[in-house]
Amino acid sequence: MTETSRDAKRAATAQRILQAARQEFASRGFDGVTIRAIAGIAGVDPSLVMQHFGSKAALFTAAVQLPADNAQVASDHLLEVLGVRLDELPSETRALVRSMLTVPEAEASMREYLNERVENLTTSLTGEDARLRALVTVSGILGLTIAQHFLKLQAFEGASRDELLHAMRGWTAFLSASEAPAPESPPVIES
Amino acid sequence: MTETSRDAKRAATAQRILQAARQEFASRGFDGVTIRAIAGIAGVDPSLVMQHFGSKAALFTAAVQLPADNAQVASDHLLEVLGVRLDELPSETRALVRSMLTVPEAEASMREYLNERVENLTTSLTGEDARLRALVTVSGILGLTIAQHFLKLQAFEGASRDELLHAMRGWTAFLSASEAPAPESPPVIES
DNA sequence: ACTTTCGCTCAACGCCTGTTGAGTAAACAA
DNA sequence: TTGTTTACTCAACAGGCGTTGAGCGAAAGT
Repeated sequence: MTETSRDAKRAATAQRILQAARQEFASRGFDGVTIRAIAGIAGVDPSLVMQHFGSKAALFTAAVQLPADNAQVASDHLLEVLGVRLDELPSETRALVRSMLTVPEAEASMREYLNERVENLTTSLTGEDARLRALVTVSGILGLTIAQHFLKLQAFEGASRDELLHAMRGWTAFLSASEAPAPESPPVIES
Repeated sequence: MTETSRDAKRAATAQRILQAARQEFASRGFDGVTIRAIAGIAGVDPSLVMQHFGSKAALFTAAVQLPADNAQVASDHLLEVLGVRLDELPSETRALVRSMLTVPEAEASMREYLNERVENLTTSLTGEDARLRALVTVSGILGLTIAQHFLKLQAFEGASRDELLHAMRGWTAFLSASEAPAPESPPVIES
């Protein structure tokens, strides 16, 4: 850091900006973030951010780009293979998910990603309605991710990692059967 | 509409503004919407919006207030009792969900709502991990709602209402069993 | 050493935003 | 018909935003 070439220093500054951008986009969303705030965190003038990334939208695109080894979460456990993350999400992912309901580009990116996951999972399943069961599964994982990492629902507190995995394991059981036994009279639900 | 008292006309205008606000908030989110745009749709001056609702934030709060009979979706079907909506969502709901990841007030409102649903469902379930299974279920419904109505995942296209309900029925089967049979070797999933 | 390159800061522009206060014309009360 | 209330419009302000272009000082090239 003390003895670097000019190019290296510039690249390091770009990384500092990118990291600040990810942090801000992840916790406040695209519209809630100002270039001035990002520059402030990176310890840099706002105009430098433009010189590096061209525009706020381009910076967002760069900040949201997932590392290629994202799908390489090595694990023999079904849920983790499906992409369930019980630990903290990487900031790129948090930034993308945070803005997926309000920024068209993020929405498109998320749709593309999830469509691909549905198709991938479909080819691994058997049965007539494999695609729909894959859809339900992928959607469910999305819901769990949002409920845990963004809405922080109360029921997640105090639940150990193992307890969560155990509860979810039952949930994915129906994946193996093309026709899960639906109870004639559904479980007791009132009003 | 032709012969109304002054108060009635004012109330009607307020409703027109509120409806325009819901429509805009539902499709663009809080930050993406301007008071001028809402006023334009309602055919009214922007300042009148302020006179009626006080501020943009207050207008959003009013626009997002769910009708009290929201939970009264009468149906003997488990999934619909759980809140699954296969038809179009009411614009109040769309507006609230749309902003729940970017607007702290919407996030809090959504968290409160879902926390309540989890607790309600928990009391209707049996078994040790009832609360966690309720959590997984409610989260799953949230994910389905987002995937269908906001991200519009491809797999939803061409799927009939009955097919969807059938696929989801298997998904909720584990609700009745406190311990769902987890396959010793999980279903074939590659990489 | 002298010149060029360039990473970075400074100051500012133009635009759009939420919000405000004064003014107008029509509905009401007398 | 008079005077008052009021639903609504008009014009504007203050602030924050993304973005730009000129300039500075240090490193790189020769």
